[in-house]
Amino acid sequence: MMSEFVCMEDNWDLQALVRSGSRTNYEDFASITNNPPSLFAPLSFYQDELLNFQETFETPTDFDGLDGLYKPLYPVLHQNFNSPQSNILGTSISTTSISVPKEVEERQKVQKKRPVSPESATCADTVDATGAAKSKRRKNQHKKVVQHVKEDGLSSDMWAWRKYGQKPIKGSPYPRSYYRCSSLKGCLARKQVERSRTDPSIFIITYTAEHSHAHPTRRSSLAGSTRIKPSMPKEATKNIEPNVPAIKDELSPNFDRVISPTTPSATSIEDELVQNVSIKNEELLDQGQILEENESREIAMPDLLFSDELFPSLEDLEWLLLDQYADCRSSNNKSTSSS
DNA sequence: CGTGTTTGACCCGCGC
DNA sequence: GCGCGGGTCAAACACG
Repeated sequence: MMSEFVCMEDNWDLQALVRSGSRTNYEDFASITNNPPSLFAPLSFYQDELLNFQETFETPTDFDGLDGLYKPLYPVLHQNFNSPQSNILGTSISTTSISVPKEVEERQKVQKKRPVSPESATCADTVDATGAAKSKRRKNQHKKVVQHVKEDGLSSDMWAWRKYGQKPIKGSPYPRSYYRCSSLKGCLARKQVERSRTDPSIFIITYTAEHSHAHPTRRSSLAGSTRIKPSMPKEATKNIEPNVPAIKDELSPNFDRVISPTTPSATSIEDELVQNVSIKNEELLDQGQILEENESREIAMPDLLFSDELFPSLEDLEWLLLDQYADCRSSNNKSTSSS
């Protein structure tokens, strides 16, 4: 019993999987056994991968890979992502859609010992007029989407998830972590992450229910903490090598931990977006293509990003990436033609 | 102060 | 009915 938990602690830290924004070296598989990368790869990761395109694809018209690049950005919203064998830059993601149409009789019993508060009522809970929740959360009827993701393909989605539980799974040395969408209060979306017991390099991500909102709207998150990196339990903290230079986490391909208390405050993917838009703006400013009235954009973007109305469309993101992809290709052509 | 993780306890479905 | 296993809750704590 005890050894099992110790084993889990030593093996991996699921929280690191779902945290957004930690900069990790996604090619460093050796360290992943102990340090799985973030499920939310920062945009820089995609940019890095874009840079690899010039080596990966023969022609500029090969956008299949680009398509694969975009897919992880909106896995739930876009059904295309559910197509089997989506390939993300060498990372095979097999997606299985499992419908669970099981009819469950509505339980009328009010929870006795721990009544469910209205705000904590889960996807399968119902709240009556008095505000008392009637739990029927077992045997979830919602559609399940199961993804088998290799460690380098854990950059699955850009939803904000909040961990609400972790359980050891019988027969598996690895625990299963439970996440709920934190983008919007009351969102029904759930997510389970566990490492495959047969192939530890594979992570099984199970999405349950659907988001009740169009896209991450994280105003509430922004309003408060900017904390991105996970908190570290005291026990785990003990094992962290002290005074590890922050840059080690950023650059070294063989750093000991992907996420550690010494990791600099990582930026969220949204922050990455903001940064990149800002960088883009600076470039355009250099070219005299942006008027002064747009200078406030950098400050305004965070709000815009998470606005229901003004969240940058996927097309915008697409253009951003396409832009950079085009830049990569053009620079590559120049270098190849000159050499 | 708001948001996040951790973790023990609780709840519930299911098989025996 | 009972026990097991999985899913969830919520208090405590961490963090910025």
